[in-house]
Parts: sequence; structure tokens; C-alpha cells
Amino acid sequence: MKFEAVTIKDIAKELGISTSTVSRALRDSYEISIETKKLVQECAERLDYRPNPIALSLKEKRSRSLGVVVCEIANSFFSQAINGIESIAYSRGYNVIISQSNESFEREVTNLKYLSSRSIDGLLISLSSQSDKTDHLKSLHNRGLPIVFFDRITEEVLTHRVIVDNYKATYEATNHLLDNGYKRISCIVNAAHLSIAKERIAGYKQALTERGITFDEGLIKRCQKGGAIPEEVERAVNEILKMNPRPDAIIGLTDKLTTGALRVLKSRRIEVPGEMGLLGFSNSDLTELLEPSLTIIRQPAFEMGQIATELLINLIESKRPTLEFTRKVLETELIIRQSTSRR
Amino acid sequence: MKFEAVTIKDIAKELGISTSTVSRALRDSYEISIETKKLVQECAERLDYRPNPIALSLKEKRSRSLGVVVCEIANSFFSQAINGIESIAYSRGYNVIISQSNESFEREVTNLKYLSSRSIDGLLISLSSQSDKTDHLKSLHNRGLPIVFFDRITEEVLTHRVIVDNYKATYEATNHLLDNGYKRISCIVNAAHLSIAKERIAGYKQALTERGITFDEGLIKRCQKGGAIPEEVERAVNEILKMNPRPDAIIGLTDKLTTGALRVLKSRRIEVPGEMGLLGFSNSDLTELLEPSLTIIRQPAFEMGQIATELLINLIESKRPTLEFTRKVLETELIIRQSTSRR
DNA sequence: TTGTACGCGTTATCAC
DNA sequence: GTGATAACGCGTACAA
Repeated sequence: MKFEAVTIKDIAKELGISTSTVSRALRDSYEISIETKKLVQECAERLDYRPNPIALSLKEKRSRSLGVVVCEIANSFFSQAINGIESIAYSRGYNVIISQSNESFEREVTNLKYLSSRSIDGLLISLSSQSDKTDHLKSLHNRGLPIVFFDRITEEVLTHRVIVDNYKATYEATNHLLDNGYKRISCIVNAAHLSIAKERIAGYKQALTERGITFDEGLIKRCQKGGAIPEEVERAVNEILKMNPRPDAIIGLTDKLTTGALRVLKSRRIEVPGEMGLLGFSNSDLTELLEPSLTIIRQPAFEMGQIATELLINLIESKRPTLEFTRKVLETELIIRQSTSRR
Repeated sequence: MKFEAVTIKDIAKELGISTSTVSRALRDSYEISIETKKLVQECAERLDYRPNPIALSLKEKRSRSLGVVVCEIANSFFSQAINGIESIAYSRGYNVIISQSNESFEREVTNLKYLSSRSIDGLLISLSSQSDKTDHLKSLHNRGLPIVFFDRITEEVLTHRVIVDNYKATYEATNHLLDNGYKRISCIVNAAHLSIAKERIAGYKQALTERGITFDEGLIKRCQKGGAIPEEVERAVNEILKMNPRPDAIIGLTDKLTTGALRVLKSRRIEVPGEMGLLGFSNSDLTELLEPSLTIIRQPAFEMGQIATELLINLIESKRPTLEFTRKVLETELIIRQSTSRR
């Protein structure tokens, strides 16, 4: 059941000329006579010839495909980012191979092994929440694989990075809550070592400090799996509800954590925003239709994907080794809705 | 900035033996002495040798990668299906290359051209809503590319298909509405020629007929782009609202149409389910948290992806040409919530 | 047990 | 203006 494709050999045989002539004619080389070119091109058309990308890859030592590693595509932020990645990749002649780490360090390493070994020309990655080690990435990078980080980055590998201003995002969000009369604000966050977790918490703390509110470590609840396991979020929210004095608002520091928190609050019949304000990162376009409609921090996911891909392809195609690396920081958008109404 | 990988040549040179010996030793061939094997394997380990998949592909005339074409990955149904696809593909040693048609026939054709020409061993596809022609698929199939259709299938290419019982899904949904006192039920559907659209409408009609309700063609509103353009859904809902007598319920026949309809109804301040019942296909896990919580028809997307991939890989790996094709029909689940409460 | 030679599809180089 | 050949990395039939 093989799929026998037409090769330049077939064309050469058909026309009784050599494969090199065919190859040159197809590439419109100046050394070939116009008649031969026409003949070859017509024949190629007729036989529906398509160059074999695999043979080209072998010869050129590049596959024209990009690897993408994200934790989960069924997550609005990542699926939008992937849209951005694809839009640029295809327009520049690259394939995209996507794989998911499911927030597991092991799967991230396995996928990376799979993607590397020269079947990809470059890598776009957002780290899994379990990835506190980056040796696997360092080693790939040292061996010369171009890498661009987006969203969940690491400082341990020197390359381009595309992120949002996480600090500012939570700083503004926290101020919004304080402005609206919320006094005791808790956070649900994923694994502590992640860049985004650190920056987001820093913005939150700064806003509190500026208002003279002493920061209480207990207000930060961690979900190691980033909300992939519902029980984890449930535990975090329950802990918040049991605190004394009880916080009056929650900030979800990732998409899953924000909607997960709402789910738990609703099931526990806690009124939002009456008993508990809620706000968080999310890129889902359903947040507007939720009950209550959610105040969210929206990331420019599509643009992040686009920019990261541009940077990656430039890295791949650059003749000279790149020494200066960009750290592109985009702005988030705070969309205010009912879940954080004035108290 | 090239990424120079270790090849069997390097190992051969290092050990002063031939490449074929290395090759055989690595594949644990019985013809090689245990000492040589050990030597080679140790050396491969030390140099971090990885076989070049591209060279293998060229040789074996297969790439061990599967192409996937869906309209959009930022859609819970498809992202869940892709999870299923990946889970099987990786476990059986295949890569997955995803591309999106964005509901455009042209992009579907372009992507397919890109994916084919032997860089993929097989194809999983759910048709774009604009794909009323299937010549591009027929031609690929005739040239021997194994294809499996899922969700939005066509009868024009003879191969495996994985779908849900669309007929039964809407039949049950319509009965649920009728049981709850809804009398005049309208549908919002995507392009008419799609298999899923036809089957879903058929189930709806059958339910009406069995209750002695004469079917009114005007109750069916079409969105050619499947809800990708918000204005399209808005127009459809507005038309429904203007009808006289006005329908008292809407069935959304795809994910985007269902949530899109809710969005329009809310913005027009139509009470759901008070003034208008709403129900539809959706795989988003946020539907439970919407206001009102949505009654949905849920498809087993993950399993569909898994089954389709199993079938595809079997097709690819089968020695003999496959003559009998499966038509796997899975069950949907009707999850009843507030948006269709008893009138 | 190991080595040599060839082929997968393509293009660059050199020869004619 | 065109053809022959080598090379990309690998596996294997055949030779030794």
C-alpha cells in the first residue's frame, strides 16, 4: 500500500535526458535551453511531480520544520499562541510539529528527545510546571539547536525570549481589587520555580506593599500541577476559605487556576463577587459569558506566537552566530467584569 | 549555526571499524560479536549518537509522521481529539504534524499539498465547512495515501471513518426540549453539505415528525463559516428572534454556534431559558459555569482521535491492501443543565 | 564476524 | 547546454 511518488528520475527517463538536466530545468537554471525547460516543466506538470522534501532535508541538513512544546493545546492561551506560530511558520515555508508535556518534566524530556536529533531546525518552548531543571535544554542548545522561549521561560539558556509583563499584569490587577474595596487578597499559583509564577507574585506583592499592606505568605496557595488535577485547585480554594480572617478575593495566576477556582467556588455556593472576588489570567473567550462574568488578564497569545516564531526563524536562517538576544515583553490587558465588582 | 550531529561514520572512525559494523551493532544484529557490540554501544552512548530520522525516512520511504487537518485547534472538540491522536501516535512511534484549515477550502487544499508529497505517511482529517469538493482528497487517496476521516467526513472517499451518532444526538436533544415544554425549536447549523450538518438535522426532523410537528424549513438558520465570524451567528440569532411566531428554543449544531448563540442572546438581553431555551454541541468544560449553565451534547473527542489514529496506523502498516473499511460510530452524551429547564 | 558497495531523491561540481 | 558523479546518513545484500 505504498504511495509511489514521481521523482526526477521518472521525468529523466520519460524524456531521455539526465536527472541533472531535469533538476536544473525545474529550478529554472540559466544554463538550460528554453526548449528543454519547457519540455521538462510540461512533463513534470503532467506527471504531477513534487520534489521530495525528505531528500532535500537530507541533503541540506535541515528539515524546514519547527518543534513546539507546550503543556497542553486544549488551553486557550496555548492554542492561540500556536495559531500565531503556525501563521508565521507556514508563510515562511516551515512545518510545525507540536507536542505536549502535560505539565510533566519527564514527558517534556521525552518529547524533546523525539523532536531533536535533527528532525527539527528549531524549537519553541514554554516550560512545563515541573521543569525546574533545564539540563536537557542546555544540552540541546549547546549542540547548536536554535531555541526560543515563550511564556514560561528560563534564564539558564541564553537565547530569545517572548513574554508578557507579568509583573505589571498582577500589579494592576491587585490594584484594581484594592481600588474596588477588596482587602485581603489571596493568590493561587502554579509551581514556584516558574518564571511566570515569580514575576506574577512579585507584581502582586509590590501592589500590596505600596498600599502599606503587609504581605502574608499564607495567602499564596500553590498548585504544583498548574491546575491540571481538579483536586489540587479544590484543595487550594478550600484552604483559602478556611483561613481566618478569610480572604475576600482570589487571583488565579493561570487560565486553569482561574476557571478552576470559579468552579470550586460555585460548587461550594460561595457568592462571587459577594463573598469572594475573583480575577485571573485567562484567554478563553467564554469568560465573558460565565456567571459571574470574569475579570481577566488577557495575554496577547497570538502575537506572542508570531513574534517567537519570527525570532526563531531568523535565528535558524542567520548566517553568522547570533550573539545578541531579544527579550520581547508584551503588554497584557485587564478586562474588568462582574467578578470583581466594588464591594 | 549548524547543529552537527554524530553519525555512524563518526563512530566508525573513532573505533576504526566500518559503518556497516556500527550499524549492525547498534541494531543488535546476531552477526556481530558481543565485544564489538559493547564497544560500539558504549561509543554511541559517549558521543550521544542519535540515528538521523531523515536518512531513515529517505531509505524506508516513510517519514513516521502523520498529518492532521482540522479547522481550528482553538476549539475544545478538536484540541481534545488531537490529544487522543497524539497519545496513540507517540506510543506507536509516529510524529504528528497539525495544520488548520480555518474553515477555508483553499487553505485545506494548500495545507494538504504541503503535507503530502511523501512527507507524511497518513492523514487524519475533519473537513472544513467550505469543502464541498473532495477532488483533492480523492487524488491523494488514489495515489495511495492512507486517510482516515473523523467528525466531518465524506462518503466520496472509500476509507475508515470515525464519527458520533449525530442523528441520535439531535434526536435525543430535540426530544429533551419537547419533553420540557418547548414547542417551536430552531437550529443553527454550519454549511449544508457537511455530513455532520445533514445527520444532525435529520435527527432533529425525525424527533419533530414523531411528535406530529410539521417541520418548517425556516427554523433552520445556516452559518456558512461555522460561526468563525461572529456576525454570522448574530445574524442567525436575530433572524430567529424576528420570526413570527418566535421560536422558544435554539439548538446549536456545533461548539462555536452554541456558545456564539448564547453570546448574542445575552447581549440582546434575551433571558435563557425564560424566553429562549438553548442547547447544543460543545466540548468546552466551561459550559457548566456559564450563565445559564448550558445543556450540551458532548462528543467523545479524545476517543475519536485515538480510534482514528489506531485505524490510520493499521492502514499504514498493513502489508496487504485494505479492502474492508470501518465506520466507527460513537455515542454522544446529553448533559442536561439550566439552559433548557422546563418551561 | 566484518567490510564493500549500493540505493533512497536531490543538487553541486566538474567534465565534456 | 548537458551529462556523469559524488554526497547527505542509513541499512542491507553480497563478498570476504
